[in-house]
Amino acid sequence: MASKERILRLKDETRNNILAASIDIVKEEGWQALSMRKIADKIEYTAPIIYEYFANKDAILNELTRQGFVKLSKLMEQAISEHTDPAKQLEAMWLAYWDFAFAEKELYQVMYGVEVNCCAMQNMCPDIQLPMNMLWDKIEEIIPVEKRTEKYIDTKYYTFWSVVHGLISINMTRKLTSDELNQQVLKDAIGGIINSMK
Amino acid sequence: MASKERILRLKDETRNNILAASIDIVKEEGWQALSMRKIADKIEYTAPIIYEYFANKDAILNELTRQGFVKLSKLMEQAISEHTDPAKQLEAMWLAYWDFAFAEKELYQVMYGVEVNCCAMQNMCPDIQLPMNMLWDKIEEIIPVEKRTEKYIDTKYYTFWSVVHGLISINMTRKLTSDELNQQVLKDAIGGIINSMK
DNA sequence: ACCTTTGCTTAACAGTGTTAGATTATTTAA
DNA sequence: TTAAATAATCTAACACTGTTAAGCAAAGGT
Repeated sequence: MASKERILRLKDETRNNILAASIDIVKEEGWQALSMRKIADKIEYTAPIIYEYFANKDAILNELTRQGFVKLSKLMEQAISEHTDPAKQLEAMWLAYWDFAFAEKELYQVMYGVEVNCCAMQNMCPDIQLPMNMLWDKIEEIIPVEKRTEKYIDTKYYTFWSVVHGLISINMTRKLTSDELNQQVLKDAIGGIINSMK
Repeated sequence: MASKERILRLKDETRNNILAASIDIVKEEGWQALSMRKIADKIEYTAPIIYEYFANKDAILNELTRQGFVKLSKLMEQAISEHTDPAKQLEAMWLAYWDFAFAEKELYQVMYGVEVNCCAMQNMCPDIQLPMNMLWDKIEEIIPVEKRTEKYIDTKYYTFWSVVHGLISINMTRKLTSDELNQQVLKDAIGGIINSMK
């Protein structure tokens, strides 16, 4: 009778081992290098037994994704508990979100579909910096001379870029926002930042 | 003599064919399905000849990325030319950026490392919506009752999320922003949006 | 006519996710 | 204790992947 439970506990343990081995590999070599056989090696089994615990490789990623969201929500609860003012709470929640993204970088990547492929971006041809330079210059042009420091321009530049790119990626990975809502967010944000510069 | 040029023109043509076949495949089946053999099939060659034109698969992606940035910068130049007021120009540039992202979705994905893997996100367990629901609720709490419509909450919610997630992905894909600049952008943006709600 | 270069293909290697079949070990029943 | 049944695990294979080496066949130059 009790041996049944022990066996179930063992099964649960190897299931966890599979997940732990997976993030280990990803932390060492990146998502691209994660393979069923490498996972099997790490848990000292052969590849096919993984399919007794997960339907396929995607199911492993899905479970890691799920655990990531659970972790994140716990960190947010903690952030709430450390303040009483709702505005402060909200700020702390977003900062917790930010910290989580870098503390659990690999989880964040799979949760929100952030690739890190383009490694040779820096030393590539200057074409790839063209659009961003154009934006930077135009922002510089708008900012009144008395405020026009490099740091200030950088701040505005990244604020613009973040909100636009963020909204785009959210739209591309999940498809739930309506067109009008997108336009609302976009115009509001852009207009808001432009006004804040004057 | 002239035949040399014809041959060079032909080589250039197949090079372009490789790139065109690649985006064709990606548009039909997604980045994940792009393979050297499929490209070869489409241009009616065998896989190894692709290596006469590109060092490897990554080189193809890099070239598509480069072309994407060139395309984007041209659209931005056009956006500039359609206005005279610098603020209007900047707004038009960001809107061009936005339009480009969806008109050339596949290019944008490879340019900025946006994955679309997580297909079964919607019908997955509710855990993945937990953190976002917490944020939504807290935002609702802060907004004064007279403004508190669902549309308004949604707008603020997505503005927050966009700017934070956008800044995170920018940091993860290119690593050039400093910590202080990140904190500056983050605190400014969050504070700004919170103030705009009151 | 021969030699060299070019264009292209076939074959192969090592790796990937995944499945079927065989093998071994463990539990259950008589 | 032995026999049957069940569970746990592995080997082998399939159809792919990116990439490279060897070979063939046609074209160009001398």
